[in-house]
Amino acid sequence: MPADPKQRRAARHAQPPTPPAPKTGRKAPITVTRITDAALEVVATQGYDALTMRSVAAVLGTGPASLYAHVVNKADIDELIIGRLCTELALPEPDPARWRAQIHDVCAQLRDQYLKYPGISRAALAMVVTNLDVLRVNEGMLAILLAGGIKPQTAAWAIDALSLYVSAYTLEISLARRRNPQDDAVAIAPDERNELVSRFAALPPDQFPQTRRYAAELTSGTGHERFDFTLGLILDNLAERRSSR
Amino acid sequence: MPADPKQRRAARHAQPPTPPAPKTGRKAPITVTRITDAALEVVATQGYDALTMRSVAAVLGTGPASLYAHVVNKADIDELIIGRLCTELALPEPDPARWRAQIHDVCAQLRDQYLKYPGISRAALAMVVTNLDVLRVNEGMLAILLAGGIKPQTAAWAIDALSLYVSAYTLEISLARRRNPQDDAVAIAPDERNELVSRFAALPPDQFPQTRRYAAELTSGTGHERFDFTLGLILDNLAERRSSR
DNA sequence: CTATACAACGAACATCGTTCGTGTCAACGT
DNA sequence: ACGTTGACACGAACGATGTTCGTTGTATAG
Repeated sequence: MPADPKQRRAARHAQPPTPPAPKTGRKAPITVTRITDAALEVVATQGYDALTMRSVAAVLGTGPASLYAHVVNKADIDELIIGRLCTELALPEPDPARWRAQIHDVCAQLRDQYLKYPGISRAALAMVVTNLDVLRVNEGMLAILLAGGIKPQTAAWAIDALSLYVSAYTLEISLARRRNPQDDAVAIAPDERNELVSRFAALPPDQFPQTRRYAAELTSGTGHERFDFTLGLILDNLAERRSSR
Repeated sequence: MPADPKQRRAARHAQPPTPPAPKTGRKAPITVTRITDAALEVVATQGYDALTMRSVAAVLGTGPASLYAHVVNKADIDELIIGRLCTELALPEPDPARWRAQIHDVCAQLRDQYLKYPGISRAALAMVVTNLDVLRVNEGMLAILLAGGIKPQTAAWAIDALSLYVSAYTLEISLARRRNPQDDAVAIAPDERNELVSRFAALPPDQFPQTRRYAAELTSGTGHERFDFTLGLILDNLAERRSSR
């Protein structure tokens, strides 16, 4: 057990991290696991902006300095919570006949996890892709696409595109929800949509003819229609290129 | 001329902002334009993380408090610089025969603007879409897609997907560059790629067979190959759906 | 010439991430 | 059985951030 937390992080990046002996020390010692739990609790209840060293420490009933014995950075905490999120994902056994549905399902799981923790995708976008748990998800998606007969290069780039889109999409939704916290709906809140439409309608007609005309389309997208649409765009085309080239 | 900067922002959101009388006040008064220039200079030279109220004020040779007479927030400055970036984009006259190339070109312009100001896409991802200059770009892209015969609903959602992807892609590249600042290459730095490949190779073979086998593909993508690939995925499929449905 | 309005500023506040030095308690060696 | 050791936890503090308050200077209106 290295005392240096940097070595701990390096160890976490390496092989299976030896599910670290949950021996119940007499009175609640601070562990990396408890820090991760506390951080996720903060994000789930107050959003990612409220995730500070102090708020995490407060959940654990201590001060911020106590965390630095187990964690290098705040960035380290970000990595921990994203890793935990990825752990929760269920990766299916690749089925060549159902690769499209399987990939969509994994992306939807990731999307819902991100949405459960508002704003957390900002951490995902800023993270290094070397985390083991994240790599596990990438491996799972790669396996699905390869089983579907997609060329390795295409599959690799498609996974990158999908990951980026899921993060950006959920970030956008989380921001919109923060503006109208009362709606837990998935898409744009009705009143916010009305405000948007009226603002579009108030634009100068000579400069914004199309935006005015199609304000309804621009603000539409109930449920995850927009999400499904974009995933469909990408996946359909992967299928196209499966045999050709 | 309202004294309240909030009213100024509201005014900026409204009609053509009356190219605001560049009368050269005798000795360099602080204006919104100069603040925007200073902010962009800071981001271009030191990156988005260095964009603070104090750094902007320092470029203007004053203290942070002086900015709040012209600007509501730091978020307001973010909005200003993103708006300025969008102003620089050249929107072509829609040509039904070349809609695909035209959209690709606009996205590439946006990408290069974002890359000129490292990390600035974080501001773009966190921004409201009500800014006039941003709406102008949206209008331009919408016009191109509609001229290409694409269904309005499809066009609207595709623009959303494209914008999100460009922001996320450039953010990822900016972060990678900050890790290896000496390379101004567009893709993954050679040494970083080697490090990535070797790290992939060191993964446990039973859990990461595909990642190990296709490490080369996963880390490939010189130039903007990855970018062009994803845009192609989306655009090709738009063409598909142009006539059908 | 005086009064008024407003841009500009210095100082300060609250909060953030992070570090330093000290305490404190359990396990170990002799 | 006792003293030592060492890792862990913590309080206090530092620098930096966004933002606000009250004052100062100056240019224009009366």
